[in-house]
Amino acid sequence: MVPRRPDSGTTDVRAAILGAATELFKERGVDGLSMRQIAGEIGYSATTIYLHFQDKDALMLAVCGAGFEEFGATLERAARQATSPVDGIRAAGDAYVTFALDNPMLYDVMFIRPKQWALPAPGDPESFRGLVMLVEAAMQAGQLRAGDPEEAARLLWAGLHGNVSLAVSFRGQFSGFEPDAVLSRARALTDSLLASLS
Amino acid sequence: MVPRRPDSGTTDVRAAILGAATELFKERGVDGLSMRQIAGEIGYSATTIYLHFQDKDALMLAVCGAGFEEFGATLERAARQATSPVDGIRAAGDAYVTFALDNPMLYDVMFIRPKQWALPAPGDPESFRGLVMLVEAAMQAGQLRAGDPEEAARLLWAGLHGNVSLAVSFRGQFSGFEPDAVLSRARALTDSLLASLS
DNA sequence: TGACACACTTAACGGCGTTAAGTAGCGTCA
DNA sequence: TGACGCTACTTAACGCCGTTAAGTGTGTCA
Repeated sequence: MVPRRPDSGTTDVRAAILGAATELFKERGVDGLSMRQIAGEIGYSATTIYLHFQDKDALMLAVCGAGFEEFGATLERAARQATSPVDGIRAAGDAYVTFALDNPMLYDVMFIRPKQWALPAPGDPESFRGLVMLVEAAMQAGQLRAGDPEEAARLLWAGLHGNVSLAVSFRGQFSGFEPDAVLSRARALTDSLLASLS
Repeated sequence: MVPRRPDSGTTDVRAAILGAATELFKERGVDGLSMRQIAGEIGYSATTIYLHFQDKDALMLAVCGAGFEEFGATLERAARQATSPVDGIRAAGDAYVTFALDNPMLYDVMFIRPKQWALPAPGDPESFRGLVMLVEAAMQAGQLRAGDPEEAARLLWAGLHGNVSLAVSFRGQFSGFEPDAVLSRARALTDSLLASLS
């Protein structure tokens, strides 16, 4: 009852590994999946993976890399489509929450239990720079009171992250953290902070 | 060079295990410590632990139990010593942040990657009830606008948790999350939320 | 003296990530 | 044709992990 290998010809084993690993990652997260499981899923032995990836970290980075970039791009797009810096902050906040709730395992490795291998990704410091720049723009446009844009960005980020991370970490175990509730709470938090920063 | 056992007489092996486990837990966290390490630390074999604790989860609960209770008691004390419900919210918030930063591994198992075994502890839903009651009191005293006290409590909690959990998860890797900065940011967040709730 | 219980040990199981060594099949070239 | 070597894969193994089963030595009590 061993699963068959994807039909051959120009079979790309690397792609098969990535596919199986991605599926398992989305279901179980980085600590809930093993090299032997991934390999078994596509009918290879675990050591075959090491012919294509240096180690589990490298494989996980390959699995998450596209997601990291998509995350950054989603935030950027949301901010760019807005009609003012403060609107951009709100739009990016919405996108942040939505993306995190849609990709909980990805959010987990980026921000909840950040992994070494996930740090070179655009998820972490780079997206934060984007938020800082939005805040700076809002200050220059007079929409927010002049002040330390980094600190203001940290306030906004902390608000979003707290809300989202509780939702992700306690999925289904804690009432009041259903996706809709989380999104509207994030908006309330952001509004409150923007009000006190303006 | 095997470590000596604690001197005998009425040696309490259980206490020795708990001591070693607690020390390792504080340093390395729950996933960074092994049954063999704990046992080695006090000169016993790993299986001896199973004569005193059912499994690793039970041992970890025993290690953290006192901390869970201390956490709840600290919040309660802070709130009780305040002179008004809103002051109580602020004081409990300060206590929450300080306790979390002082006990990062404990905070980790309670709220960042909540473990099954940590749920029966007072850390999680019970402390939240306390916050809800504070908010209710503040609403009845007219310090906060009437509304859903649970949702207001979730807002406040999310703000605190976001700030604290980023500090704990990214310890030293991210600037702006030094203890002092985290505490003052938590106050700013709480103030902002209280303002928008009043 | 012998039976039993207690406190502890070693050996082992199946899992993990990872490395070393082996093997089957193929293309090439004498 | 047959020996070589390369490629792609395998099995075996290492040292970890949590956990269980079985063995061992010592003290007590009849």
